[in-house]
Amino acid sequence: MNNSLTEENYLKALFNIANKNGEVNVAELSKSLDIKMPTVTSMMKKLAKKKLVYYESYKPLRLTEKGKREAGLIIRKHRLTEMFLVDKMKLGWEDVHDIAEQIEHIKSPVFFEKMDEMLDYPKVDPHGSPIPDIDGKVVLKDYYKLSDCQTGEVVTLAAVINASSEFLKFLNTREMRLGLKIRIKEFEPFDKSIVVSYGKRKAEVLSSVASARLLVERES
Amino acid sequence: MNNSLTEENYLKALFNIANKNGEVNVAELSKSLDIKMPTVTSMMKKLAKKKLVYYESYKPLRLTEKGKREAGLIIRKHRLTEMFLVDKMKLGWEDVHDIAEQIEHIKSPVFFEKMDEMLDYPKVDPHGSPIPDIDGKVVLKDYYKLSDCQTGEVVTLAAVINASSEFLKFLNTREMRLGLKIRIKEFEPFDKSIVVSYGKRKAEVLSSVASARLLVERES
DNA sequence: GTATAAAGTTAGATTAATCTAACAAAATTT
DNA sequence: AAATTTTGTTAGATTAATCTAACTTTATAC
Repeated sequence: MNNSLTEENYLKALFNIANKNGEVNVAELSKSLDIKMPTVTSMMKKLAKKKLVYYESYKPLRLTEKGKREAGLIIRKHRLTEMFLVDKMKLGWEDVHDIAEQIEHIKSPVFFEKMDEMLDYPKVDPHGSPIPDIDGKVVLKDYYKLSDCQTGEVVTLAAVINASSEFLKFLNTREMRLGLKIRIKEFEPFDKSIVVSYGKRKAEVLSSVASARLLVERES
Repeated sequence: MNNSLTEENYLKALFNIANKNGEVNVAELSKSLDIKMPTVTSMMKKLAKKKLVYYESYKPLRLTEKGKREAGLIIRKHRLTEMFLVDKMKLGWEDVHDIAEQIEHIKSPVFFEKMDEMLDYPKVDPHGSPIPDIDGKVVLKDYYKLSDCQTGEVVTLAAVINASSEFLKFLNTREMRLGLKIRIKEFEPFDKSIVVSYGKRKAEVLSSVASARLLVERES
């Protein structure tokens, strides 16, 4: 639990990329961090010595339990910070990522405990991503992609996948926020775009690219 | 204005040590940063290339105007952060230095502007040190050391010199805070200790070591 | 005013994190 | 299954920031 800023960034990336089986390629990591493959390989050997990742030549990378915990705690700090910046400091949800990216490396348990307390122990960040608990564990909710829902369904916007600043600004101009109730009015088979209504907007068109990045909760 | 974390720490130390004439020795800097002299020398050459310090072999070090500005802006971020941590996050004035030491390096103008706004543009930090303005300029008030005041005087506690956690805890247990009105009741020539009264405390003894670290405002 | 001490510099080594070039293994294509 | 592409590794160089050892300059003491 005393890793360099650089090591923390590798852990975080491993945690974030880890798909289904939790396996990650050197190439993926390299691309995601914008660091050349040989550098990634040598860092993996280093993290393996610290028992944070399992590393074997030519095999996929995997975080150890220790690695998962430490990565989870960094992401916890990142997401708590994003929530703090939006809720307490009134920054836009499209502006908080880069700041949180820096503050997540602050070493000070009290500081983040205080944040957590002031926010009344939030479970998700401003983009709907779950905040790992104090042991670094994440509970994943089973949301659906809006693009996978059926015509006629009424759903609630719960999270944004790959919440880039550009996409969030796109949502802002359409007055879309988390918690919003959305009715699916039409589905266009040709390009898989959909027409939805919500709030005062009666017929908003969303491309498949956009709707595949919106996660929703179906009516209970 | 794009310096490494390390460079920022040198600039800050130079700014803080700079006494009367603004000159600083390599030895002082070395001691203050706990970095050996040869390392300091080579960093000074580097900062000189960046036009942040004037450097000539065997001569005292001096910040350039550019160096002063950039150092002032880092200290501005440090002190704004301390104020934010105390005022908005309810941390004790003895606990904020180490956190601010990390947050001062965050690159995000908006973040600090927001802090400044939320705090209603404070002029001093929780220890009474002035917060440099947006151009990195500091206005020094002419405070007096409590140890230099006369018996009978009534003064207001305005700032703490060298606000270490230990000293601040010492003040906490004696219920001393900034803004406190203090009457000097006695002066002991032998050890230069003084007896003061304030609030409900009628006769508190302060050693010369303590009273020399308290800065006060005299009655106007 | 010489001797000693303190302050400062130079030279060269070390560590962390990165890179490029060249090679090796695994996966994919034909 | 051989050829090609993609993926991964090794070897060696580079940069920033640090160190120690040895030397030089400036300041202080007697």
